[in-house]
Amino acid sequence: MLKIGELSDRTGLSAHTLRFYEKNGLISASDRSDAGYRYYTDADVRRVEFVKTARNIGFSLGDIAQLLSIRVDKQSHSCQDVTDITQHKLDEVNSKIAELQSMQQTLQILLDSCGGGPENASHCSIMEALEEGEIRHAARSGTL
Amino acid sequence: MLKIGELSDRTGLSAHTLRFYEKNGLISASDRSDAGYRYYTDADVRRVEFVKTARNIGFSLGDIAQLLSIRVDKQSHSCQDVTDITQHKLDEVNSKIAELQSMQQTLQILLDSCGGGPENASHCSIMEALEEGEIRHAARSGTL
DNA sequence: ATTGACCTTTGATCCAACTCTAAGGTTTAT
DNA sequence: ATAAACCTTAGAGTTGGATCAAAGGTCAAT
Repeated sequence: MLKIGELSDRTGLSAHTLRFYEKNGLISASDRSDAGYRYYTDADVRRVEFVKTARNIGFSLGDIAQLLSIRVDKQSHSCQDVTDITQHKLDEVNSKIAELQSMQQTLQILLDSCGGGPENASHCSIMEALEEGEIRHAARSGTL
Repeated sequence: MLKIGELSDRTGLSAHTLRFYEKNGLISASDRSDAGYRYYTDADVRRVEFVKTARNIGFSLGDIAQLLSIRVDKQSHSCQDVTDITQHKLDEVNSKIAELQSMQQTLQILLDSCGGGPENASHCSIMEALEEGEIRHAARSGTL
């Protein structure tokens, strides 16, 4: 049985983060000492590693909660339940990429239009473009 | 002279947002009525449009503050000051894209590995991949 | 028995860019 | 004169994923 610090060492997630995940229902300790210390089993470690893997792929904590609920009862869920979550995330990623590529193009066009030399910015074509507002606008929805 | 609601109509930014931008030093009203109502000139409108254009491209409010300080005194700034900001933003966008493309690949591989049929998830290859953790991990730094 | 490393909890803070609320004052049209 | 529509402010709330602080309890080794 591992204490939280040991689990932290094993998984590379801070004790803070482990408690945070517990508060959000992603993980829990199999046991507690009389003093309230969390004790974790190997199964708990595997669950944390699962969370970590999913997080690294880019799943949100909400997605991961869903995946975990499938994990604990695979019999009651179909492959499609899993692919639905995955596909939804892929759609999100793809639309974010599209948005960023639109920004990328705009920025590249601006850069190409201006040499970026040491002359003063009075006639800087980037400033002029911003001033005129005639710029193919990016999608504007998420955060960079 | 426009009141804030009229400026809001002209620009499509809410009065809330305009006050928020003012609080953050991006814009200001050229005048105030005795009662404190904000009054905006055409120059103010142009400044707001500048902010809006820059925002649509994807610049952060901090970036925009810098661009505005160049805008009000173009003589004292070089084209390079402008391209530096733009290039920096492009670098951010590019690294974000790379990160998302890594997620995209991983998700696509997972989807390709699993038909997503109605059979139960006991042997779902996506779940197995998450379980084993042997997944080329995405860059993990920003938010999706 | 004391030191130092560990653990507990609740709740606050951070980031960005808004978005909204509460409680009230002003302007304009009828 | 009164109602509708506007305006003001300070401050709180939103999202997601942590991250930290305060104030204290526990454990292992010396």
